[in-house]
Amino acid sequence: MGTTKTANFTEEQNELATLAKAIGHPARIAIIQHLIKVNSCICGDIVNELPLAQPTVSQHLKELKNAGLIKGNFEGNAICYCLDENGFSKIKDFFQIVNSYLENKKNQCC
Amino acid sequence: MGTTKTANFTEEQNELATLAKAIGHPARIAIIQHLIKVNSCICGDIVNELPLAQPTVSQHLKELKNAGLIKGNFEGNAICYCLDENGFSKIKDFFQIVNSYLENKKNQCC
DNA sequence: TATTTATATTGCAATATTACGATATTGTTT
DNA sequence: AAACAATATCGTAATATTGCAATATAAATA
Repeated sequence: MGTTKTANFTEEQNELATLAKAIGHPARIAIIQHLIKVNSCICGDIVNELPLAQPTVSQHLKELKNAGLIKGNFEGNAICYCLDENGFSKIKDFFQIVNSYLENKKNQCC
Repeated sequence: MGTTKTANFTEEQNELATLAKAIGHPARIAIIQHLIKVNSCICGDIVNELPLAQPTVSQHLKELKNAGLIKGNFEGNAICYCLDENGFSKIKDFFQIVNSYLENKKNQCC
């Protein structure tokens, strides 16, 4: 079908999946890495940095914004985008649980 | 197009994106959570646990396995699946960089 | 060896994602 | 106000993903 059966999963599962999915594209990884690297944020900058056309970059920025992974506000006639701790803090907890499980797990069957 | 332009991104960016994408589905989040919860792993168990048909679960397991997030080997006539630290350790570093950036960032423009 | 049990694969329909050209919008500058 | 610059939206083509019924495979057991 192509349609994820979100209704049959918990809200937490859907939320985590949405966040991970939003991160799951090389262009969006590159955007996140670039925002960290330059420690500031003007969109035109990002368009020049990525090997994609401006509308495509704009679309990726929108997806990151919808997921709560970046936020942006007008700064003159450019837009200032930067990382949004909201989204990242939600997924952070999930990975902490996974990692502490993997560190402590001794009785592995595999 | 629907085709990600992987050739134009770094190997690291593509690898991180692949991992995040594999995690980015509620069924696959549920599988990971379940493996942690029961601290062991038989696939039939997972099929019963998820609101999806057996072939669909099998497909999701395959995707997690391809990404290096779970591993499985035969255990009698069932298969023993469990978390694979390989995949998780790769994405762990990425989130650590993001989180330490977000914690230290003071001069925010947003 | 026939049957059962557990899991994988195939094939396909429905929907989602990616990418970009063309165009619209919004704010700035002259 | 007109022109410009930066970004968003629309429309659309190509491809990917999701889900499942049907079927195949592989190991265990009767």
